[in-house]
Amino acid sequence: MSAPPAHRLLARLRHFTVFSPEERNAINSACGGSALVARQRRDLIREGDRPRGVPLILEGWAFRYKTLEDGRRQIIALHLPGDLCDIHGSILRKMDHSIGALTQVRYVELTRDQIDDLAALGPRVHQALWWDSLTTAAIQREWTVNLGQRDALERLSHLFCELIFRLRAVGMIDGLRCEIPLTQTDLAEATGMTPVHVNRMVQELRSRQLIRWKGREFEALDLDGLCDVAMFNPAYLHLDHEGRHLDALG
Amino acid sequence: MSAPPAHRLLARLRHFTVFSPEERNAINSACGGSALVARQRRDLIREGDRPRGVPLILEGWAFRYKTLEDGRRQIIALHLPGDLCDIHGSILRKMDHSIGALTQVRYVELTRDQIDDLAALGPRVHQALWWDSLTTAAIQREWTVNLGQRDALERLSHLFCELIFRLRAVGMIDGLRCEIPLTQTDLAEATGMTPVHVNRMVQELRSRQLIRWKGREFEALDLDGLCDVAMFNPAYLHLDHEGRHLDALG
DNA sequence: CCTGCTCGTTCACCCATGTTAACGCCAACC
DNA sequence: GGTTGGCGTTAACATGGGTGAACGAGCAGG
Repeated sequence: MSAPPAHRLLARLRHFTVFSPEERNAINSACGGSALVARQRRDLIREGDRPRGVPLILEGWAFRYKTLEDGRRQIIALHLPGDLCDIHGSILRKMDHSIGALTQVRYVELTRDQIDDLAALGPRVHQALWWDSLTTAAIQREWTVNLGQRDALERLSHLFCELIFRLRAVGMIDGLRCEIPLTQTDLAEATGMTPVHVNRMVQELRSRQLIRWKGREFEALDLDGLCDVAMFNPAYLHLDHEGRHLDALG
Repeated sequence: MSAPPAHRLLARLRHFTVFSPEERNAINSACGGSALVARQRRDLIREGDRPRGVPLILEGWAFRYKTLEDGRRQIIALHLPGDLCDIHGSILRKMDHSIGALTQVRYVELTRDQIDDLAALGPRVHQALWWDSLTTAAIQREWTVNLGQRDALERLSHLFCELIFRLRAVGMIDGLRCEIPLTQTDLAEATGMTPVHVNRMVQELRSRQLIRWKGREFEALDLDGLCDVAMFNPAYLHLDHEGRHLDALG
């Protein structure tokens, strides 16, 4: 509760660079505005809206999605605590997709000026913000690969692997256990399959002793095995720091 | 041949803002370095490389792709003349994917300093560069939707529609005719299907009198019809200027 | 003129995944 | 304590798209 507002964000950025205490303070105070709350399954921003500030997720999970005329819906991205949704998105005049709350979400909306002020703190912060949007783009590319080339079991495993690594980067995993507040229908919309087939694949991963999953409690029983099934290579997350993996940073 | 180097880039940016002659000149001279050439089907940059400058495509088509361990390959994005590949990508330490030349490609590599100098010209140029990377990200999201939700015929039609709009934005279309230097195998790798099935879908579009395509010569015989099949909505390209469509700009 | 290559085309077959529909569990609520 | 609704689960069946293989057109090179 009393964690500084940019706690998760800083945890993530730490994988790119090391900030001075002043920089950390500045980032924290920029993010210290009054938090907004989106109720579960409500939208933060809807397609067609004029973008306002940049949402920074403090607590809860959000997701971007796009709906086709005939109702089919694709989840385009998942956002965990510490994620900035679309820095500089306000340059575009209209949202071309929506952002919704998967769980209840606490967030702040950074203004364009706040972002600019942060960037003006110096090259380290400036680059860290760029790093943030570049890694977001890299994740989007990987989702493209996932949907285009992997089969159902691989796609699902890959998504689980990505979530594990991303949750670890913001300190939200306990060993190989974490909370995954997604329904199988959500997974279906994210991986381009039907809920029925997601269920089949979940069963398959369970029977191979790769995962345990009940309610929101998720555990990777064999992360290496899961990565193998998914052909998961975490390089695209760009979480290693100058070649050393973060673990080495203590 | 004697077109200014940033000709296509400026044509595209014009959809976002109107530059002063000074700004245009500055952009042109930044892009006026000696051009590099990549032979057809060679890579400009390979996965694992340290990013160098930002490639700006002057002539020819390039593509980003990623290969899985077992050889499956996904084309992640297509780049036409006037496209900047990955502004600020050099912040990341390693490329997580490759960029290859579909045709012979003439390009320049802008350095980080050149980009920074451009951005320092003023808010209009600065924002235009952001607009560029935001629309690139929007295209990537739409590809995610395409692969996740649309069936084979829709996917292929959607890609054709996108290419038509993007080629139009850089003045590379003559009515509804253009050059598409993609093989059916390329299309297969971009749309996540097999070459055989691409062929079936191409036949289908031909028999519905929606397209004509022979060699590199492509023509949309009925663009509205093609958009309908694809459920194509060009909003994500963000090519309209303050609400007016560019056509109104003359 | 033959050779070899790439690319488009077609066919027969089969499997991964979609579809539709039930059913059961559990928690929220009256 | 019954009712409702969301979610996971299962089953039977249908189909879109993958697979593997063959063939031909066009073109570059010797």
